[in-house]
Amino acid sequence: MSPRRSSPARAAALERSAPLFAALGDPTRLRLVARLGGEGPLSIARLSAGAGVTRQAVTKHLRVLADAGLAHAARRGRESVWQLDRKRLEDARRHLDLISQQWDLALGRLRDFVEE
Amino acid sequence: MSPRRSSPARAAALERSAPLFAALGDPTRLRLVARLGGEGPLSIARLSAGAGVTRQAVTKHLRVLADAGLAHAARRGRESVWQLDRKRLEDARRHLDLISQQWDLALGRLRDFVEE
DNA sequence: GGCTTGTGCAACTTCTGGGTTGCATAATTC
DNA sequence: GAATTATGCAACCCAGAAGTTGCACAAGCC
Repeated sequence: MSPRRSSPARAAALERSAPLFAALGDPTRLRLVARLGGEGPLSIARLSAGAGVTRQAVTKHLRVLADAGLAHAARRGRESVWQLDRKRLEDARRHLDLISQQWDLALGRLRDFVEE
Repeated sequence: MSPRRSSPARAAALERSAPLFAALGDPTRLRLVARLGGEGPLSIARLSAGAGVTRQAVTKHLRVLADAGLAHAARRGRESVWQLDRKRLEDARRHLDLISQQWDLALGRLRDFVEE
């Protein structure tokens, strides 16, 4: 095995995280994430109260977040309580880190090349 | 002023970062970002070679990245060379950090409440 | 000057995402 | 058991995103 993973492998891993960023890329959804992050687990009804959209819209958004692995629900009586999955959030963060790091390296190589 | 910024201010700041995540939320675009991150500044022609789509499609995507503040171009002769803007990448990362942190706090409060 | 290469602009198609309304149904509460 | 509350499901609308093709044009190369 190579100490530096080959680009294709990394590229594939990165591309797979696109849905994750897409899930975070909607204002309404980001607001839901922020509320879940700030207030803890909440039911759909309570989440809908604050949002400026219909309950069904909220439900759809939650579904998207769930598909991206960012949140999940637990049925409690007649209500379904949603909460965040921190792990995926950190995954996303790590991806951004990776790009930033590579970017530094690339600029370094570029500078070396120019100065040569 | 309050030591802990009020939620509305934070919420607004977070919501403003939605376009940023949206820009990263497309596989083709994420691939462009990865390539720019890994190989350094590249012209549209070179970027189009690797991508599985038309040059015009690539141009559009680059435009989106630029609008999100994630990249910018510099004209060099007849070609326009694109490169990443690391600052915005870190902004995005910081937002994710913030949510994660709040989430920890929220879970802590919840635990305290239950154990009480 | 003539050919090739690298971009920009514009019109057009297609498909998906965000949102809604309407109706059905399971849990609670009184 | 009747009224209320919390959700799920399905059909539908509409705007915008992703991609394409076609044409014009500037910059380099011979």
